[in-house]
Amino acid sequence: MNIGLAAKHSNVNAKTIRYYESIGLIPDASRTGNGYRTYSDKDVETLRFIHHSRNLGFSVKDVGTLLDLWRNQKRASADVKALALSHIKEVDRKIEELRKVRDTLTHLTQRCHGDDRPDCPILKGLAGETVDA
Amino acid sequence: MNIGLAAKHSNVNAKTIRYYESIGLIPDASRTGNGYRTYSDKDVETLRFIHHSRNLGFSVKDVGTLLDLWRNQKRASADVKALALSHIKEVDRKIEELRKVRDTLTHLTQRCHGDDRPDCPILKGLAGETVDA
DNA sequence: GATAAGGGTTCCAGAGACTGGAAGGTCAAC
DNA sequence: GTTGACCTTCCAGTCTCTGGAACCCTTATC
Repeated sequence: MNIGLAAKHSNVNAKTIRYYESIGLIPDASRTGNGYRTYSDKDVETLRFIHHSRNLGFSVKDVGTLLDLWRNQKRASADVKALALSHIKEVDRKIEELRKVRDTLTHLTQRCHGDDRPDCPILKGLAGETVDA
Repeated sequence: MNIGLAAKHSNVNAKTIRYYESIGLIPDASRTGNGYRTYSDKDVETLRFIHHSRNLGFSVKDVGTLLDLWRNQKRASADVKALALSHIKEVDRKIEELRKVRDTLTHLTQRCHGDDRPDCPILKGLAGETVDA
């Protein structure tokens, strides 16, 4: 199948597929006589794997590692698990950070009248002034 | 003061200060005879405002808007609040997304033995297979 | 006076992960 | 034969810095 169909079936943009090829995440696609890239069902499967991995927040580099492990029949599941656990830790860190951000923002906005007066605890907070409860 | 000291006092990297100047987030600094940029305490205050805003996840563009509002004595606090609320919404969206990601990853890793055997529910999950409880 | 350390300056390139656009070739249908 | 939907390549832009090279200025020390 052509790149457009592969894109449709895998939910990976055609442009992105070419990009993945250019950075070596996937091997160069074979070409038909007219120079068009062709993809097999197996290629689409790979693209789907990539799509899922990216959706779960793995970096493209990590996806490369996961692809290697996926293709390697002699892999140890411990290697995969280690990568996943370290990623979970990172996700947790990000969630915690965002939670703090949200709490601060909520605190500030709750104290802001939000009318046509210029007094604004949000700006004061950003400027570094303490905004009391 | 020179850029290094301004950086120290504001917690904004000297390189980043120059970058902010280059994109017009802050006005061009005045220069001493030798061509060095000079900063006043007020400039440092502005940099701190920027630092706090960026820490709370506002985009540089939004920080520009916030700076305008901050400097404008006739602003309406409603404008600031609207920006902040919309940002909170975005942060909430991200937290929710990350929580889903973490749940999926946790589900998969809990089912992975993580030993030297190749069988791995994580890879199966990424490939699209259903991984049952 | 030479030199070294520790500032500062500019400009260019790279990061990550795409995405958009221009300029053009190909193919199937009408 | 022309339209429209594909495909191709290559370059530039997004966003927010950060690193590095090559160079200048100031001050202190030998």
